[in-house]
Amino acid sequence: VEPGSAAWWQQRAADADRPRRPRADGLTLDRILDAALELVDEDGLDGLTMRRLAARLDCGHASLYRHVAGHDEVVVLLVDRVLGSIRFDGPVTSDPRAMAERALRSYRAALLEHPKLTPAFLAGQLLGPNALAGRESALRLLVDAGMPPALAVRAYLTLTHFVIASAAFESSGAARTAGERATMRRYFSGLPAREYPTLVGLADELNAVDADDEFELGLQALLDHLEVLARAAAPARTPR
Amino acid sequence: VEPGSAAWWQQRAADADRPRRPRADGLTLDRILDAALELVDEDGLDGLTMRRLAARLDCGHASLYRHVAGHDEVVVLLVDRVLGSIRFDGPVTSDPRAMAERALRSYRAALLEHPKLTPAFLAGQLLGPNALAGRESALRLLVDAGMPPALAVRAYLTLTHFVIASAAFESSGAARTAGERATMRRYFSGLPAREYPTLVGLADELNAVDADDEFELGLQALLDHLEVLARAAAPARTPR
DNA sequence: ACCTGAACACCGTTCAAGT
DNA sequence: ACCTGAACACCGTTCAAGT
Repeated sequence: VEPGSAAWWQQRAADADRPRRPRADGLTLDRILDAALELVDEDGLDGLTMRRLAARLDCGHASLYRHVAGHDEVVVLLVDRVLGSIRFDGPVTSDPRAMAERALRSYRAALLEHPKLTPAFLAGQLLGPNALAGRESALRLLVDAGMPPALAVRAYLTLTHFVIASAAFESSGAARTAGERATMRRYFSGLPAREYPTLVGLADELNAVDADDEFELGLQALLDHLEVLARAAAPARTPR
Repeated sequence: VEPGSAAWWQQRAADADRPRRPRADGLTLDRILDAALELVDEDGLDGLTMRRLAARLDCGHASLYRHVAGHDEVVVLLVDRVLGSIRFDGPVTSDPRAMAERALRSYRAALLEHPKLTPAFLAGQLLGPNALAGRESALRLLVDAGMPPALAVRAYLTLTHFVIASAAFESSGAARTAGERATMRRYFSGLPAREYPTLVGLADELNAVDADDEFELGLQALLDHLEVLARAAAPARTPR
């Protein structure tokens, strides 16, 4: 069974019900994941290695397999751990759009705290307990706001996919430092002008895009569109 | 220099101007990339290995390094090769939105022809010759349609990022076969109903979403929003 | 001058040998 | 019963030895 798949999570939940064997050493799944997240933050997903992880925890690398099935499982668990770190700030309001915006920005902030982990959010469906808790409350919000179930599901998936993708592009592609931006500008303005007249002319604009701006543009576009669809689906809704 | 970076492509373009040394063996960069793409299509990006690639080409794996700097370079070149395979179908019209839709659907189709390569499109900026050619013509289309340069750049990036992300989610996450969908439905409807009442209730809807539907929803949302922004930026535009 | 086998420094995972 | 060192089967990359 593939780590992260529905069948895998199901089996894992069943195993959790069985009594845990005590561990003699100080090694814990929590400690392993802490160290793994540090490793990813510092050196990226490629830097997350069972052997380097063991070195950081001062144990033989084979010992990790007592607590974890393998490398892929560590990544899957890291993803759900970060999903569990999402903290919704601000008060509960009766405006569903404002609450959705806040929730999605919290989601985005949690992802950007561990930028090098973002590719892992795209590798498979998110089916861990924290992912499910988020799905549950988000869908509840949308359904309670009067959205037909099918549209609520489409809205949830579209919006969360957008948040993840936006963070992934931002953290793995964007030129962030001033030096990187200067290199990029030089690259575009140095292209053969006969072949790429537009790119040469737009060299400045091509490096002036702000990731937050792009996120907000897409977010508002999707929310506007979904609101229109929601109104069309449930036109006769009286305000309370 | 990191393969795929601006500096790397720049240096590569300079090297191409220098006279090429003849190769005694039948090995070509083209043949290498053909085999590499086959390998990715069959076994995914993890299956693309310098050693397996060499085996497929009947040569020692060290010989590949005569034609290619390393593994990462192969992936970068594959991405630009797929970008070069985009074929725009249909006639040239004077309706910029219709042309944009056609171009973006062609982009999507090209990506979905090699679904297992899609994660590589998110790993860095796309700066190869075919990527630049697409950027050039897309930005030309938008600017010619009357978009202010800064907005044209934002529109281009937002739309292409959306196409890539959508394909990445579709090819690496979605349950595509009937069996997979059935497993997912069982997973959601089998969850503890006290904890996840909404997910259990929506188990059917959660597995009824179609990837093409989700793509069209997002595409129309973004195009609508960008059209509004474009009209606001250039209100006094007379039809010819 | 060109090509590449052998070597080096890694990696994930397993399992028999240790405690 | 639990833990883990050693072993196995890989991997990317380099370079000296071959032609």
